Amino acid sequence: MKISSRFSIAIHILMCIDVFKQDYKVTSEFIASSVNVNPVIIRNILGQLKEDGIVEVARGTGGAIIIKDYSSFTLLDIFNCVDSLENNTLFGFHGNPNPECPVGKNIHFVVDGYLEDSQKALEKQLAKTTFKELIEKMNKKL
Amino acid sequence: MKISSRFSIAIHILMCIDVFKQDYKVTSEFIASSVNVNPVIIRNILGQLKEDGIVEVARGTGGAIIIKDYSSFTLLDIFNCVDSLENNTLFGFHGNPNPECPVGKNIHFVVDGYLEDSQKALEKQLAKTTFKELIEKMNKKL
DNA sequence: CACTGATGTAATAATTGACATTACAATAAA
DNA sequence: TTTATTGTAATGTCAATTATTACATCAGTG
Repeated sequence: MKISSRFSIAIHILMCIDVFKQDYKVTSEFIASSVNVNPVIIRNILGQLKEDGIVEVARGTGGAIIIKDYSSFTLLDIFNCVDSLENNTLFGFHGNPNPECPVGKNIHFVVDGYLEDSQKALEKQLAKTTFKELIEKMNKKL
Repeated sequence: MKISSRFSIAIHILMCIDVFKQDYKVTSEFIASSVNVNPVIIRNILGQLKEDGIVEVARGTGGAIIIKDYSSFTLLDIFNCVDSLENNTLFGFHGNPNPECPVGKNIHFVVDGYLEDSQKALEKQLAKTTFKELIEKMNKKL
């Protein structure tokens, strides 16, 4: 089991937009050839990034730009933006524990809090890295 | 996307074994009726818990017991035991970023470390809760 | 104003993984 | 030998992910 690659693709998209913004019109086709997936995938994810006010996409004329300040959003924002989780819940849980059984009746009460804490630890760490940091690391490498 | 319910089922199984150990022979069928899934699912997960030395399962005669000290294993051990993740990697990554593109070529270098750190934060939190704690919380509730 | 190159989105298919279920050989005690 | 149970293979079903085709919509340009 894995978190969908929509997340890594979203990161890749944003980096492409920034890196090539001077020299190219960064279209879904252009990005798709760097990510190596179908342009429609890129358009869908760009659509979500747009809904969250991270990018602006030029309909008709084409091309995308980042409109949010680079230090004001993090990996967590990107992660949440592309709906990486259903119901914002990381851990799946078997559907119908038997309520006639003392364990089945109370398993959620006992376990849920620990799972939530663990998910929060993940989110907290994701929130530590701003997009600015990512871009700086990329630029240093280039 | 969610982490498989195998994890929550494994926790449920272990709690059943402990709670009913005095009064019943805790078979896969017995556990299955509390978890509300097919007994074969229980047997498979019990098999993994056995491989990791957490339980012992009596073949032929039937029934499972916990053989590992309750304070010596944590939610993380259970999580890893049931192969909740493929390749021990939480985050999926799109398969073939274009190596001709500067972004595609370096995206892994830039991003991987942050994703690993986030996964580690999750694991660290899971490792904080021992099975002993879980059982105590359950017993208090009963 | 028609043309061109994009985006937005729906529809469909292919692939994969999760979970359920049936079946049965192997086992261990009574 | 009988009985209850485990271990495991085989099969089926369902949902989610990703890929792909198609096309209406849009916004500049000649």
